[in-house]
Amino acid sequence: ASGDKPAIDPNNPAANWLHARSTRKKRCPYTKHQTLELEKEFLFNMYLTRDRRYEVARLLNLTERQVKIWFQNRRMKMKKINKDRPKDE
Amino acid sequence: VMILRSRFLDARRKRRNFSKQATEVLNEYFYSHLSNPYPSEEAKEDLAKRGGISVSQVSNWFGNKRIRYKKNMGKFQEEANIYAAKTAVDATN
DNA sequence: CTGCGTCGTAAATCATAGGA
DNA sequence: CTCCTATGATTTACGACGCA
Repeated sequence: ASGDKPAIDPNNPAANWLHARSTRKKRCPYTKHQTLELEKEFLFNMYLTRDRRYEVARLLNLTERQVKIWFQNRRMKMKKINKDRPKDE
Repeated sequence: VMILRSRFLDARRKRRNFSKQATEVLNEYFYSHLSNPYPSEEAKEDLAKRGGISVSQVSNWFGNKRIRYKKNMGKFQEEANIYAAKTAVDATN
């Protein structure tokens, strides 16, 4: 019975862990200028309209997808900060 | 004010290494769940409490541990054996 | 079905702690 | 003190899933 379990390879327990697909774009740190402008835009509004996303992407030489994801990550960062430091001020 | 705040947040990078107790608790979980080292939110809260650190720190630790272990399993072999022996003893008791 | 939202994560990188 | 590596935290980029 029970040949149903995956039978973890003891030499490679990490084989079944989550892993990024090989097609994923390598992380590319943004320049200070890009980050500063993105932060300014975030200060203006935490959610992008389609037009603003296009504008920001064009000005910073990023793709609209990168800008969209940057805002998603930035919102998660803000949430984390508020969670770790509920009372600040 | 915003500048002061951002400087304060950057200060989070002036961290302390975790206590022996915290490291012990985290490694115990990691090596006893090697086939799936992804603690649930509840498990993270328990580990955080027992290690005297935050849930975010537990998440950071597992993220770093999984990648670094996978990247160089040989380097962690000795550590793995130590904790495997520990949990074996615990199971006996 | 599209498309953007959150959540949890991989992987790379940053910045400092700590030891030889 | 000066390297150098270990370690905790942060930054990009997605996959999975939710909602309208």
